[in-house]
Amino acid sequence: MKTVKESEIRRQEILVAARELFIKKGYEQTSVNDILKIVDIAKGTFYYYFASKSEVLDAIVLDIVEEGARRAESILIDKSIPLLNRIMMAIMAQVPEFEGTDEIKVEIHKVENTKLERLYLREMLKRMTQILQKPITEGIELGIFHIEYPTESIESILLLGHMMFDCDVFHWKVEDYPMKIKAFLFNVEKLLGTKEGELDVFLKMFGQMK
Amino acid sequence: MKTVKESEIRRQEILVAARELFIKKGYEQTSVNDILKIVDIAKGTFYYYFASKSEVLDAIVLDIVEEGARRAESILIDKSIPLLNRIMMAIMAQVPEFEGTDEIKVEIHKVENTKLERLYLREMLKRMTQILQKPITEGIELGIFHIEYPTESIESILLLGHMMFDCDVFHWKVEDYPMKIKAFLFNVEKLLGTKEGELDVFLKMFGQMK
DNA sequence: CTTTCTCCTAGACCGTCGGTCGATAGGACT
DNA sequence: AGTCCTATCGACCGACGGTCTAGGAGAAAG
Repeated sequence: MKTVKESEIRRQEILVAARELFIKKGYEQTSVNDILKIVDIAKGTFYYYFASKSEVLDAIVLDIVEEGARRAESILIDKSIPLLNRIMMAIMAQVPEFEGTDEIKVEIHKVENTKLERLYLREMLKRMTQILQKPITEGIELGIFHIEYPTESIESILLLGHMMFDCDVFHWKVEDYPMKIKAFLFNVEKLLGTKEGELDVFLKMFGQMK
Repeated sequence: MKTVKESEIRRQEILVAARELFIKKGYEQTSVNDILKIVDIAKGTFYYYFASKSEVLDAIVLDIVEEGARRAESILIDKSIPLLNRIMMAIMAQVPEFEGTDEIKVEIHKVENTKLERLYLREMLKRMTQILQKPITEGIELGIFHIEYPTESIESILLLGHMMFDCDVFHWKVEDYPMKIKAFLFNVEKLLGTKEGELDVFLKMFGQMK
């Protein structure tokens, strides 16, 4: 039987289903047929909306990055919070640990989902480096940060945060996390050139997440 | 027709061919048939030696990591070189830019080779963190480094080095490299807590590579 | 109400993939 | 010459990503 839906709705249905599957099972492990089963459409319909499986992945990655970017921007706008706090919160708002439904939290970085993660990382770095440019420059002017290469420092911090807390690239044990978070904040202080201990406030914020 | 070879030789033939293909074309883009064609064996023979395609990948990754580890260890042993230099050279010896044939140099990080890279990164970090543990501790005792979390600093430096110079995750333009290298060394200084400008010596060493 | 036209849907079909398996050739040893 | 084991072969399998064409739904025109 044939059911007709408005174009944009169908597209979104496919994206939603694919996103859940890609995150839960991994991109390579998800077949187009898996997606078809959930959305309840035929293969022709899928390929009417997307030229390939990887085009769906690209669209999803851009969505995820854009959601993070919007979160970051709305945090950075709020002048009632100290600049340093705003910047750190914007960075932390990129870590999927904090967002999304509970099930996805656990699964997103466990699986061999390297393709999704790499694409995400690339786009996220590009977008967030651009967003953080202005506030960091502001922080330098205010004398909060003491760095010579602001862009590269941002890149490094974003990269470290992602690789350590999203990717599980180090295979850390749960009991090691508190120390790893301390070490991370210590290193971020060095990379930003803040006063020592300036980021200690964020220890408990991180503590809550895991 | 059937040609019989000694077991270990056949295994190595497969590994060599697969390694070149995986690096040149990417893991996913290389089919088992591609490997068979080069080694000139039948599929059954391939699966007689390896249980799966990904088992070949694992073996190759371990090989590459072990080669890097051996390079690092032989550098670290040489007491005639100052400790800081030895450590930096050991880290740099992990960057594939420096090793391998010229063609591979260019291709290794270009392609969508996320699976190989992720596995490599994981194993390299594990192995190199362990190798660098002792020299870094020594450096702290000598007062060259001033850090509270040595293990995590090493992890961060190795990670940054790999992601920036191996993975091309930032899509840097060639003309940006000199500045990126400066910024990287600046940040490594911060992460190690050395005296400022202590790593300037390495600018030209890096400069040669790209 | 009927015709027409376009947008969307369906699913059979294709080539390729990673992986399996039974048959058998090669060489060493009796 | 016969036995045995190991290494080799390639036909075969199901599943995959992707193609193609036939045709149904629904709005617009008569």
